[in-house]
Amino acid sequence: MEEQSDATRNGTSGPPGLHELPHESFVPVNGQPSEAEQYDVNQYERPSVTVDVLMMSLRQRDLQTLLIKRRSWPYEDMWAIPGGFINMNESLESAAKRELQEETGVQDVYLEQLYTFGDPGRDPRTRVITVVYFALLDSERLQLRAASDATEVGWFSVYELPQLAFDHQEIVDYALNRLRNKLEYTTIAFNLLPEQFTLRELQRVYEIILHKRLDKRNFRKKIVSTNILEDTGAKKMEGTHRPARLYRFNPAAEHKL
Amino acid sequence: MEEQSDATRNGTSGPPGLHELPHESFVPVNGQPSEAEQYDVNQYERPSVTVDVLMMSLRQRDLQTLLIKRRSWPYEDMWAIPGGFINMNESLESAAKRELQEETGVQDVYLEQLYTFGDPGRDPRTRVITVVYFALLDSERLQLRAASDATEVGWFSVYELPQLAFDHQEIVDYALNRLRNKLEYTTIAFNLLPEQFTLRELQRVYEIILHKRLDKRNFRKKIVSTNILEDTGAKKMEGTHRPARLYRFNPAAEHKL
DNA sequence: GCAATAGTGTCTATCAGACATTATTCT
DNA sequence: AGAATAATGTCTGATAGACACTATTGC
Repeated sequence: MEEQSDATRNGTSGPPGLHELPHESFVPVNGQPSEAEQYDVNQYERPSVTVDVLMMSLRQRDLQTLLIKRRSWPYEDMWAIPGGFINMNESLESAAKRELQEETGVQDVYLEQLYTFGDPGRDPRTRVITVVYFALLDSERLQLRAASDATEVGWFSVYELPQLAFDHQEIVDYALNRLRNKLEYTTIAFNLLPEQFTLRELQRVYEIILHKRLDKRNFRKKIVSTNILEDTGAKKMEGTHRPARLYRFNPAAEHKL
Repeated sequence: MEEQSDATRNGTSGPPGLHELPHESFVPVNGQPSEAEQYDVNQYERPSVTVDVLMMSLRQRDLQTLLIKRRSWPYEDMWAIPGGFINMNESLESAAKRELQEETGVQDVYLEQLYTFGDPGRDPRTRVITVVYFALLDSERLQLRAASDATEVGWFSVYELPQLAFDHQEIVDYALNRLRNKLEYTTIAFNLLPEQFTLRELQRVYEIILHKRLDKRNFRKKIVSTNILEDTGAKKMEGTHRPARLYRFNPAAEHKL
């Protein structure tokens, strides 16, 4: 931290503060033309910016995340969270959606910005700052596209991950934490279920993510009391036992958990 | 979003995914030397990355934030959140600390990453992605450095801000939201108070941030029950009335609110 | 009738919120 | 005595968690 302060005081090694830059310091890209342009912002070294997308879904009664296998240095043959460079004309969220689309073919899923990781040294090739997004996919729609790409991809239990490249384990930990917290006070869980589901299935979502057993009666009481569920009238029969009611999430009833 | 997908399919306009790049694609900066380096990552256009720091403090019984006045296009003469380019060898957090130090001379304050803003048009000069940090300063230490810099800086009530440059109003809104939420379930509020404080002062912090009156008895009951306060034995006498006990925050008692 | 899961209610402890009076200091 | 703020407790309604039995289906 002290080195950086020095670098800043030294006018030649670091750029001045952006918001203090005089008018002439920039070549406007899509703004009005400026009077003088003696100063090119490109003379400064810039980090690379990537957008990674941590996708999570419930598969085989497990919370799983999609990883891709690296085929080159660094971290050759290790698994990593999918991501890519940001294009100059797309928003961060668009880049995340693009990545999501490329890897899974799925659109319109739950997506939120998770955190930005940018330690120098996290990528040995060059300075890479990664804005990480976090997506939740419902298991049903996901079945469609199994293995499609040339690159090796796979779904892994977040509880039994292989060794991950870069600081990606830290990212998964961060995401899992966020997911668990949001589970308690938002309706985020519904993004992991198909449109219709039983209360038992919803409970299972909570149990898998929180990684603990929940009491059936208390759980149902709590969910039902919020009025966020709509009885579809339909029932789901599987196995040799009493069929379960199918519900649908009603986002209109914005009664928080 | 659709344009970006096109751009991606068009091999010449966008870079390949970072994590899929073959080994030879990079000039290692501080890694092992690679066998072949026909590919220079610098050929791709890169966004600028800045780190902005939204500083908040309690001043004059008000929640205020530090802004600097812009002196050039764009948004000339408007107020903005302080920030600057990131140096290639410093972490995001180090950059935020550097900015904090430059603007206020203060160190060791509460600092957390808030969010990353990166819409393509948010700065008309060039593509700028800003990682925003959020700092809380205690009012007492802050008195020391009043007006020091050449650039015009000022503290403004978050509730009566002037028109802000760029998307900075959105950033303030986001920060205020985060602060309010964290107030309820963390001990973040103590960062806005000096080492010793009265319960009334603590209550005032909550009232100012939540922007509503709180019941004195309920507030004290709740705080005291968490055991996060330590009675210093000292009292604070001001005005012609009964003096108030001075407390100190005890971080050891990690009893969440 | 057996296996298997769906569906349901009560009691208790804890917490949040409404609410008014006494205590201490200075002038 | 009066002004000003500190300090304190009770009641009530809501919520969370522990806990066990009946209902429906297929075989």
